[in-house]
Amino acid sequence: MTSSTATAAPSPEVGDGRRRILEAAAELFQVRGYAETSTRTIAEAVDMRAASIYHHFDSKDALLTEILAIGMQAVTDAFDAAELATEPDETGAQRLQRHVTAHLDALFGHKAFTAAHVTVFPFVPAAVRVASVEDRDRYEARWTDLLGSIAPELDPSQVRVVRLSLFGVMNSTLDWFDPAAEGSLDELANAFVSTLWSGLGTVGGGN
Amino acid sequence: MTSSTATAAPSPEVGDGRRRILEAAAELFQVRGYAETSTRTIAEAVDMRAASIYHHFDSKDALLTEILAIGMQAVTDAFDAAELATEPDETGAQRLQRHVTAHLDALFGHKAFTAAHVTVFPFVPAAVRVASVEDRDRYEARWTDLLGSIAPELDPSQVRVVRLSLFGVMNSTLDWFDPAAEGSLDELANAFVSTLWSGLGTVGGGN
DNA sequence: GACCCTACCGAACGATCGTTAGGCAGGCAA
DNA sequence: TTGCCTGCCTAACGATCGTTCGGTAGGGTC
Repeated sequence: MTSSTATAAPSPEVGDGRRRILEAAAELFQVRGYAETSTRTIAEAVDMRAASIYHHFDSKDALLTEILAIGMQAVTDAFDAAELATEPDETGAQRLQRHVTAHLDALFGHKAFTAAHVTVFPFVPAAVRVASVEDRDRYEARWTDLLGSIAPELDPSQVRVVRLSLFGVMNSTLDWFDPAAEGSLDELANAFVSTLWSGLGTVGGGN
Repeated sequence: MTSSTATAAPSPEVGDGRRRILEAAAELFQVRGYAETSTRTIAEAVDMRAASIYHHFDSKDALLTEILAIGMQAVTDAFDAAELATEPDETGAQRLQRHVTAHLDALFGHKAFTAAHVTVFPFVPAAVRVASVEDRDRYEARWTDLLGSIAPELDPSQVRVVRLSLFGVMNSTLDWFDPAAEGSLDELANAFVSTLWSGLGTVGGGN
């Protein structure tokens, strides 16, 4: 209809189809699961046919692999940005809270892509898993270093328990926290870190 | 070969096939996922053919429904047993730790059945989900009452956050804790509760 | 021996899956 | 005008899925 070249194009832009497939597939994988989502269902969500997906991706597995990579990129970038914002005189709790906030922001800011790592990752084909495990190991190592740095009194096995427990809490929020309805992620991060640091006994009475 | 009637039967006992299918299916669902596990794979694990499963269960969905019910029964029974062990002069932290231990004991004691609720539940067919949601709601209500009872200074929305966070930590242990290699679940429960109550700052220094 | 019940099997059904082959429309370059 | 490239299509392939049908072997009961 409108065909002026100066205004933003209302029709599909170049490379738009590929991005739309990625987002629709990530959303469907998160809600229904990987094996439960067919290529025809993905295509239907973007008003295409299943065969068209194969113009943009080699296979359904390759599509999932890219979705997982995008999710890891989001949390990794968020971690690095939080690290750069470190100030010399801040406390360990402050630094930890900035990273928890960054992780939660990345989780919910790219929810479909990050949630794929939490929900469907255990069941993805082995070939897809090995393609993502390197990214995941790198991210875990960042947290291991961080926690060891701000809590040097913990031995490595304790750091591991704290890290995995913290991941358990943070990642579980994808299932039950709604940033639009329940408040800011920063407040949630503050609740997590202050509880982890000082305990419910003091937090519950103080707030 | 051996056909004596007095000794324990080396051949399959009555009702044995059904139980073996349940356990094999639960294990496969946990490791591979529900949609990724075919009835033929389940049958192979118990040295049968796929058709034989339908002698014991109406459908693959019915098999999953029963597995989920067994898992919920395990954690519910554990909760009730822990509740009965309440002593009049114990602290809130002691009572909480007994329930955390009970939950972890049930999780790992019937791992394949309880893990199904954590890993495959989000993706199970809607009909199966509604069959389990009542059991799950009842168990959640038990924990809501418990936490509200031992931390009366928290308002309902805070209780909800604490409950869901605690579930996030406890259920995540299925992915990374190995009771056989890493120590007792009681110690893990103690670490969780003491951290939740008093914070890492005191725990880390004291231990 | 006749009968039945439990536990299992072989074979097949229709549906759905991921994927491929080949074609067509439109935009852009020469 | 010709030719190519991008983006999407229809149609179909073989594989695998959950499930059903019609059996059969064996043990217990009368």
